[in-house]
Amino acid sequence: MLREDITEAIRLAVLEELAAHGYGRMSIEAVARRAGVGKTAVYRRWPSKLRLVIDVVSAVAVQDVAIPDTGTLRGDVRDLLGKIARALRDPLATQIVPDLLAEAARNPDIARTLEAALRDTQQSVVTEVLGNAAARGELPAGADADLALDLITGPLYWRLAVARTTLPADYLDDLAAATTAALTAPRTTRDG
Amino acid sequence: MLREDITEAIRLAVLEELAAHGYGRMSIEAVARRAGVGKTAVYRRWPSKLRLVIDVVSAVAVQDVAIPDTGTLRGDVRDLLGKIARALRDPLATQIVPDLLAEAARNPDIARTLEAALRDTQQSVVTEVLGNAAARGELPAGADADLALDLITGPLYWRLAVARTTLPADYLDDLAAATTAALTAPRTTRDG
DNA sequence: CCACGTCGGAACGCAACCGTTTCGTCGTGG
DNA sequence: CCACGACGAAACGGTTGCGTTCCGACGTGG
Repeated sequence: MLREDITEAIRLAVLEELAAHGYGRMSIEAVARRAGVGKTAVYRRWPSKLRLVIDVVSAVAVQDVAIPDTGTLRGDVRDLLGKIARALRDPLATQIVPDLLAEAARNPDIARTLEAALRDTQQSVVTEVLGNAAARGELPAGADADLALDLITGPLYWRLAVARTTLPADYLDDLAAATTAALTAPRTTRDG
Repeated sequence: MLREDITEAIRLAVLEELAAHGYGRMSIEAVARRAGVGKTAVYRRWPSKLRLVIDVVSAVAVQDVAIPDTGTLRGDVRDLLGKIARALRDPLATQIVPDLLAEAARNPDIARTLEAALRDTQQSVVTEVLGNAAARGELPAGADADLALDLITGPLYWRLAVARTTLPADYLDDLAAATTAALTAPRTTRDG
């Protein structure tokens, strides 16, 4: 029977090593060292660094997002932005996510894991929020959920994970207003 | 006299190694191997991997962006989005940029280099475009250039460098329309 | 109470890379 | 035409990590 406390210590050590050195430089030896555990304990559980990381990341990322229902599109968008900002402000996430995304460009297994963890959950939430707005008449039906996700997630991700600057007061409110305007803007020629 | 053709071969090899393996896994030995060059030739030019990468990236990134002047805010935004999309579609850039951004979270030197290369040049362009729009009366004066940059760059970066999905036809047009709406949206309570 | 399996620790042989040094070759500037 | 310096190649000793194996200690389930 594998000891669960040790498994958990290894999982935590993996996250810390990922944040500190990135996937490329992360070594099993360093993970075991940080967890205060023999290398044997790690290899007894996972066959490779890739499987180890995929398992740990999957375990962390399964938190599903509650669908906001504030009664207005702008309120829902503001709610989503707040949740995304909180998630991206977690120091561990801010270090690890960009690193794994970069690694995903080379590694289909990691790409698939992140695809499932990041995009799919968000996609359904956005679709729901757009649907509610359409039902209230705030949006024409059949809005582009892919574009909407880009509009909602992109600016905040850029700001917090890429540029890494702090958020001024009212930033999220301003961004929610701007994003809502973007979502309600009429499409271009082809279907209008 | 250092031979310039060899310097150039090393620079190219660095970009290719960065794309293939990332900064963390990139080794001087592999760079020299790929360039068909002795390790000595590399160490004669740069003292460390960090300096090497910073020099190479700086050299590549100095391309300054022409400021669009189409006569409308939406036209200018569309023009910028096209340029950003073209830059982000370059396979080398798409592999290297996210990787270096992740590394920048751990390495102040790289962070500073990218800050100068990416954000500063874009910042001035956005400020100019907003100024022109304000002069035409399309925008209230004193718009938030930081927020504007996030709105313009974020969704495309998310789409092309993070989610890495292809762009549907008319995507850039739709995005330009949405982004323009976002830029012209009124701010929130504090100054309105 | 005993046997099994996990534990940490240490060592294995192997590979990659570090940054430096030495060597003989080549080509170019003075 | 000659000396200087950059060139590629090879080897240096040292470090780190790989994945595996063996060990004695511990503790828990049967």
